[in-house]
Amino acid sequence: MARQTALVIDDESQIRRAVSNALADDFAKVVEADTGVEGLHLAAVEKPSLVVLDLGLPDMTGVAVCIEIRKNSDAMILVLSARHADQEKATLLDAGADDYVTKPFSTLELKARVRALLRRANSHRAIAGTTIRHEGLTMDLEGRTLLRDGELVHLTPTEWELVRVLMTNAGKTMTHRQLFATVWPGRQYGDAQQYLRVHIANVRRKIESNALDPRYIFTEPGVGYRFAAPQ
Amino acid sequence: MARQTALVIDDESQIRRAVSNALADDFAKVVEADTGVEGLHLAAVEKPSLVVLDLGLPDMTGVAVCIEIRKNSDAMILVLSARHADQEKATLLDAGADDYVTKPFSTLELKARVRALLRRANSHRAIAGTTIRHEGLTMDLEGRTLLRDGELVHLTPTEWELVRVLMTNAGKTMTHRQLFATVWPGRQYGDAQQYLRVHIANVRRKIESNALDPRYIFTEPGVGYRFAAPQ
DNA sequence: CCGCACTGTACAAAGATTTCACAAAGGCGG
DNA sequence: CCGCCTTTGTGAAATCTTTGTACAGTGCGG
Repeated sequence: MARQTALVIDDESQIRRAVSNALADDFAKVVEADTGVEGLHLAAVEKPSLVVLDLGLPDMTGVAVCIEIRKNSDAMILVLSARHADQEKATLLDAGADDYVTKPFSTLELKARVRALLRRANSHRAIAGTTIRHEGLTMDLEGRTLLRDGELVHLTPTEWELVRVLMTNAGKTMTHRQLFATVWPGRQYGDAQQYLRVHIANVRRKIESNALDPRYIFTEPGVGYRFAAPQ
Repeated sequence: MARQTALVIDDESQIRRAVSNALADDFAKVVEADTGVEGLHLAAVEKPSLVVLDLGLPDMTGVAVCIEIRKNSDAMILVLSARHADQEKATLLDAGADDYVTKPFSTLELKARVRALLRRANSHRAIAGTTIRHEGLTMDLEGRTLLRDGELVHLTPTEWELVRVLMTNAGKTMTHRQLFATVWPGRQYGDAQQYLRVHIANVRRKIESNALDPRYIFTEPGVGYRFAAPQ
């Protein structure tokens, strides 16, 4: 795997150093910023493939930083936060963050999360445009077919869109809002969860052998759904 | 595999060189263009079998270049883009592009994609001109005949086109739009489904023994039709 | 004029989505 | 630990959309 740059944005020098240290093994270069503004500047200049962003910066909200970075970069964004309010988590993911770690965290956990993130970033690129596979499930995006253990599974248009979004973002939690926006484009958010719940249930009935112990589609309470799993 | 020519269209000399380099192994000749206009000229003169096209050229949109190239060439077109908006991707594929790689990409990935593309181009060509078989159905593309369990089945021109498209893409769901576009080229999409329904019904009457439990042509409600199963 | 293929209409059947009602699970304060 | 409250899962009815099919009209070449 090519050696890359990482960017750490945090106003506490102690945490900054700890994170940089943890990343040193996996990145050729780690740059640090202690404000949101400087972070955005470095993101533009250094073209990092990973950004570790602490919430509670003095000059900008975490959401604002995420949105700005996303405007001209598809770096993976990992958010650090003290609180673990579900509401906030969903908001950050909506703003373009890729994963979320609550403080306090161990160096080992951080490293594991980062590696999972990079693995995903790479496989995502390699896969785009053909077929996606996970355990017994094979999705052919071109042919619009889904095989479960070699058997063809029939999906309705809505179900197909749902599974497509979840599988193309395998491992990443998609918020209710994100799922709703791609499956019902140009529709008011309203009772999104109503719809999602019933369609997810229908999909699970078709692809999960045991709905109580799902192998593929996991629920992230208060946030959304995730296809397959790290951890 | 025959040695062929490739064309790289990109306004950044750095990327142009990187791509040319990656292609050098698989092509006898690689030519470069730094504008859309020059690219079209070279596409006409050099008759490349592969075109690598970067979006964001100074003089023309990517879509326009695709469409122009398609007018008098069946080269494989691979598009490079920084963004990875699905909307854009779909537009490009509609315009005649064959695959889509988002920047940044590795040389290895590019090579892999190019080879996959050429494999596809060749197998496609290898199929054209022979016969396609599935269970009791045999389609002779050259002789324009269809045999069902050894019996000759008569198809009208429209029906023939429909079956041809479905069989040459066996296992893949063809959308109403795709079918309509190949069977009624240069026609408004309008009431496509009306016509398709009628003609599909006519074809089924001729080749299916039981229309309620089809062996060959399957309906994907809300999407299109599929000939047989994948694999 | 006749036969053939395509175009267009109508309607019943099948399928998909939305909506509703309620059960199950999980968090939280007491 | 218990009950309350919010979120999630599930089954089924109601509604809307798409599909299959019969059939009549249109145009064209012989």
